[in-house]
Amino acid sequence: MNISEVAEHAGLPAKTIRYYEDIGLVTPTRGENGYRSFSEADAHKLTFLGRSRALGFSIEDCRRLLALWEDRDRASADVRALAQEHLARIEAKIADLDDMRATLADLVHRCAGDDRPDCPILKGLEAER
Amino acid sequence: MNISEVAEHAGLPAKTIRYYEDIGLVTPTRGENGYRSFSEADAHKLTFLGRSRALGFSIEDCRRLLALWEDRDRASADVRALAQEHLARIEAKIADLDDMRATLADLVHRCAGDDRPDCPILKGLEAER
DNA sequence: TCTTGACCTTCCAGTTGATGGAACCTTTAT
DNA sequence: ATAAAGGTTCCATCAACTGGAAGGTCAAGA
Repeated sequence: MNISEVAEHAGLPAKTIRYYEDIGLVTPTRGENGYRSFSEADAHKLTFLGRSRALGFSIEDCRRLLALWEDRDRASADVRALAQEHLARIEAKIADLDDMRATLADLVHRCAGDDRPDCPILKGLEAER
Repeated sequence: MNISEVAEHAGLPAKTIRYYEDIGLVTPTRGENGYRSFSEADAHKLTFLGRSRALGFSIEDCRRLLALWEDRDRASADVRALAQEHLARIEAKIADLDDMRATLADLVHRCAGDDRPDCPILKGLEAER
């Protein structure tokens, strides 16, 4: 399989796949012409990576997940621990964003949004409320 | 005011303040010794920047907010529009993260997390569910 | 056969918003 | 005199790509 085919298959840009090879996540063979040649297993792996990334796992997490995925003797506890940690990070991020959202929504709500210069948003940014 | 004093005042690391000068957000004067010298206005500006960044505004947004803040003839509508857009971006991001959270929480919930290799998380990452 | 266009390759730079560190200068206190 | 605590510049690094230039390869059509 050439790169654009596997890209289509895995739902990732070719450029990203080259990058993943660069950082050692996949290791396609090369044809005589120098083109990368992807196996079914490579395609499967890239799909796995794509999904993992879509769930917000970092590249390093993906590397670990991949290693676990390919280890037939893994303990599901190890996978779960990784996922749980990531889940906690996501929840923390959501909490942060929700604080921002609340503050911002309040400021926006209180701003008349007309042609006058008076603006509660700017005032809110100026000082602790 | 030297940099560490203004840093304390604004709640920003000195390094960040130097960076903000680099990208033209603040322009402190210089003393004879080459040290940066910050005015009260600079300190105020940096506090404003700190708060804006804490609410998730990008540096470019901050630049615009700062311009509006310093323009006595601004229309609050312009500020509001900026904030509203940012709010929308935050809400979109929260929605994305919440999707991840839900999927991830489900997978984690379904994984036994013991010493056996069978793992719904890895299965979930493998293919569309 | 020639050419056109679609692929493929590598390599370098840029993105965002800082942050870490090295090497060096200035001020302040002992 | 010296040492600690500040200040300075500059360069590199982080994540995870993405864009673009310059050029090689391949398949199809005139």
